[in-house]
Order: sequence, then structure tokens, then C-alpha cells
Amino acid sequence: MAREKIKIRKIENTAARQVTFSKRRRGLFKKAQELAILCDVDVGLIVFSSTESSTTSPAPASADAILFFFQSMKEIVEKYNICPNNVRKPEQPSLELQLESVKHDSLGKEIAETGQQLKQLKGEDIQDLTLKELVQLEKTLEKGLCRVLEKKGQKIMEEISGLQQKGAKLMEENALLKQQVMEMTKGKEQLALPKSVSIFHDDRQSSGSITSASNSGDTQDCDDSSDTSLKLGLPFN
Amino acid sequence: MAREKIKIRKIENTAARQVTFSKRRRGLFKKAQELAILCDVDVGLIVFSSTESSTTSPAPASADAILFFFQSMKEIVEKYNICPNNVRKPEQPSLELQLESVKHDSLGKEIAETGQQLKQLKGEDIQDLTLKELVQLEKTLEKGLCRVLEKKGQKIMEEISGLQQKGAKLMEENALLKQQVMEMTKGKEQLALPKSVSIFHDDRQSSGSITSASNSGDTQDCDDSSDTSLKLGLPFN
DNA sequence: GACTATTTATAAGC
DNA sequence: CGCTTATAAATAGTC
Repeated sequence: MAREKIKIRKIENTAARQVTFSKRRRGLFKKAQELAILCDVDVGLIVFSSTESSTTSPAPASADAILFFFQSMKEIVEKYNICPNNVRKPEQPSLELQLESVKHDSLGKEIAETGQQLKQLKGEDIQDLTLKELVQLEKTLEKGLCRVLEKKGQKIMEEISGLQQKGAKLMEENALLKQQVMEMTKGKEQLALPKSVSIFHDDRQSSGSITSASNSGDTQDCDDSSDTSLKLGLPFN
Repeated sequence: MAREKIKIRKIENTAARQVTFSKRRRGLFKKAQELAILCDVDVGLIVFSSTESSTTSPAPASADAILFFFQSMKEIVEKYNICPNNVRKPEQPSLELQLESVKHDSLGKEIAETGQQLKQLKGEDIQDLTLKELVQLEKTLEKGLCRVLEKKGQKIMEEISGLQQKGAKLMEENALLKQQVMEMTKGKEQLALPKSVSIFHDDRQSSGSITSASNSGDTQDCDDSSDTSLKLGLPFN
């Protein structure tokens, strides 16, 4: 749709196909999301791509994501399709059954459970835990708290140290300036000078600002060789 | 993308939303098909539309279609040798997930953030947090710990209470049995009985098990749906 | 990836 | 819904 019109048929040139794939996939996902938001509907989109990536390809996260996709889809279907039983033919495997095979993937659970874990660490949703589990949770929390406290102490010490240094420097500067003033006033004897004023000319951001640790590092390995992409159901908004 | 630029947010006007839905859905499917053909990949797209079609919900004929969609998806997934088996063999044509696309949409982001949060609550990956963030983390942890401890105490009390009850009951039984024995021995004068032996016959699982609460309640609001369109995997060509 | 010239998609209006 | 049109987006080719 640009420079030149193209016919909708398989792009034979591999490189070109790959490029077009990236571009169009991005566009497709964008459109899908827009539709979902604009019209307040659920949209599921999944794009598989077999990159003949020759050798190694442990395909790590794909299983998780696909599982997640299916689970999301199932939720959506259930949400909309309350009585699919009426229509489903007895001989057809139920949605539940079909998902079973996918569901059994061990790693997939992790994603689903992460949220739960997070909640529990925050002390939510712990109603049904056993005593043993609670104790474990407590341990984890204590450990985490311990580390955080340690790190906090470290940060505080750093800050204090920084402030002390800064203070010392300013004191020094102060003394120097005072001396200069003294010498100057010695010359022009009768020029009254209010005591200690405007000697600390700190025009920059005041002490408070500790370099706010760069947290920019958004280190996400962008594996753009991209094989399979998918987007899950709602709610985009 | 026309006459006037619009913001990507839910279109409140129902009629307009419906119109846009139709138009954009058509466009989306077209693009999906183009991508599939041009790049020779598998694409699955499903769009749910909740038309609040008032009354009857005669179990959408879409149920079959949805089922078909899942079936197709499953086949595709299997074709790429992903999920069915937990373990992936390196030599199999792999399907690598494109994390980027997932991360780009809100759900993906949420997952990523959740994982990070979880880690941080465990005290990992906190190197680059600011003091403020650390304090916040500490608060969260303390709060969580507090709740967990509270719940733990509760559980312990329950357990103790249960044990006490059990003990009391057994004591009672014990006493009763003793009396019976006494009465019996009163008859057969000379039958010695070792004190307190084997009266607590506790054969069941011991104290540890607290009923692990059922969490079934799967309340689903039954909103009838219709107008669901979907497109299944390949091959578009 | 970034940059255009074009092609497409589409928001409003009928 | 379908048609029309002005305009916003997507994108094929290129660097």
C-alpha cells in the first residue's frame, strides 16, 4: 500500500517477506486493539510464524504465552457463551476437554499463579491457605522485608554520606568566602554587611535530590526474530 | 482515519459504535488474511461482540463456530509442536513467541510488571530502586506480613481449639470407658488393668489437616451474546 | 529502523 | 447496511 501496489500472494523473497511480516503484524495488532477499545469488544488474535531458524531454538516462552492465549480465549468464550451446551454435539469434545491438553503444560501455570502469589504476598486471598502455607508465606515475606530493609539502610547511609560530604564542602566554601569578605571589608572599612547573608548561594537543586537512581534500564531482550505472536482477549481498555 | 481524527477510546454513541465495529472488523479480517497470505503464516482471529440483543438468548449458533475455532487453533498449535508435550525437542520446528507483541499490549505489560513486583517483594531485583520506592516496598511487605501473621495466629488458635475439643472429647470418652472398666472389673474382681493405656485410639489423620476450603464459586453473569464473528487459523490461501 | 510516495482504511454524511 | 468523499493510517520500496 505504498510506493507500489502489490498483489496479495505469498511474497517469495524471504527477506522481504520477513520485513513485511513484521510491519503488517504490528499493524494488525494495533488495529485489533483499536477495534477492541473503540467498540468495547473482546478480540483474540494469534499469529504463528515458522521461522525456519535452523538450529537451536529452545522456544522458551511460547508455550506459556500460547497457553495464556487459550485460557484467555476460554474465559471469553465462557463469558459470552453461557449455554453452549445446547448447541454442542455430544460427540464433540468440550471446550474444557480440548483445553485440557494445553492446560497440562506445567510452565503455563506459573503465569496464572504469579498473580495469586503476588496477592498473597500482599496479604490478600490468604483465607484458604493452610497453616503450613502461611508459615512459608511468612518466611518469604520476612526474607523479602529483610532484604529491603538492608537495601534501605544502605541507601540511607549513602544519602547521609552524600549530604555530609556536601555539607563539608559548603562549610569549607563558606569559610573561604567569609575570609574573602573579611579581607574586602578590611579595605572599605565602613561598609556595613549584614551578618551571614547570601553566602550560601545555592542556586542548584537543593540538597534533597539524590540522583534518583536510574531506573530507566528497560532491559527486555527484544527477541525480534519473532516467531509467533499473539494477542489475547480482552479487555484492551 | 478519515474526515476527522478520532481518539482511541470507547465510542459512547451506540449506533456509531456499531457502525465503526462493522467497518473495522471487516478491515481487521481483511488485514489478517492478507498477512496470512503474504507472509505464509497462520493467523487466528476471533472477535466477540456483545450485542445486548435484549431478551432471548437462544444459545448462539456461534458456539459451534467457536468450538471450531478452538479446534483449528489446537491443530495449529500441535502442528508447531508446542504444547501437547511439556518438553520441547530442540530439533522440532519451533515456534518462538514474540514477546514484544505481548509486552506491547496492556495485558502483556501487566504480566511483566507483576513478575517484577513479585520479585521485588521477595527482595530480588531491588538494586535500582530509589529510597522512596524501597520505603513503599517495605510498607507493602510489612502490611502483608502483618496480615499473614494475623491469619496464622487465627489458624493456630483454630487448631488449638480443635485439639482441645478433641482432647476434651477423648477425656470424656476415657472417663466413660474407665468407669465401664471399673464396673466390669467390679464383677470380675481380680483383673488388673494398667493405668491409662490405649484409650486414645487415634487412628485418623492427625491434627495437621485443616479443611482446605472449597473455592468453587464460579459466578458468571449470563449475558447473552450474539453477533460473534471469527476466523480460524489457516490456511487462508 | 527511518523516510516518503502511495495505497488503504475509514469517519462522516446520505 | 451500502455508497461517497475527504482525510488519517498503513505500508512498499528504498536507504
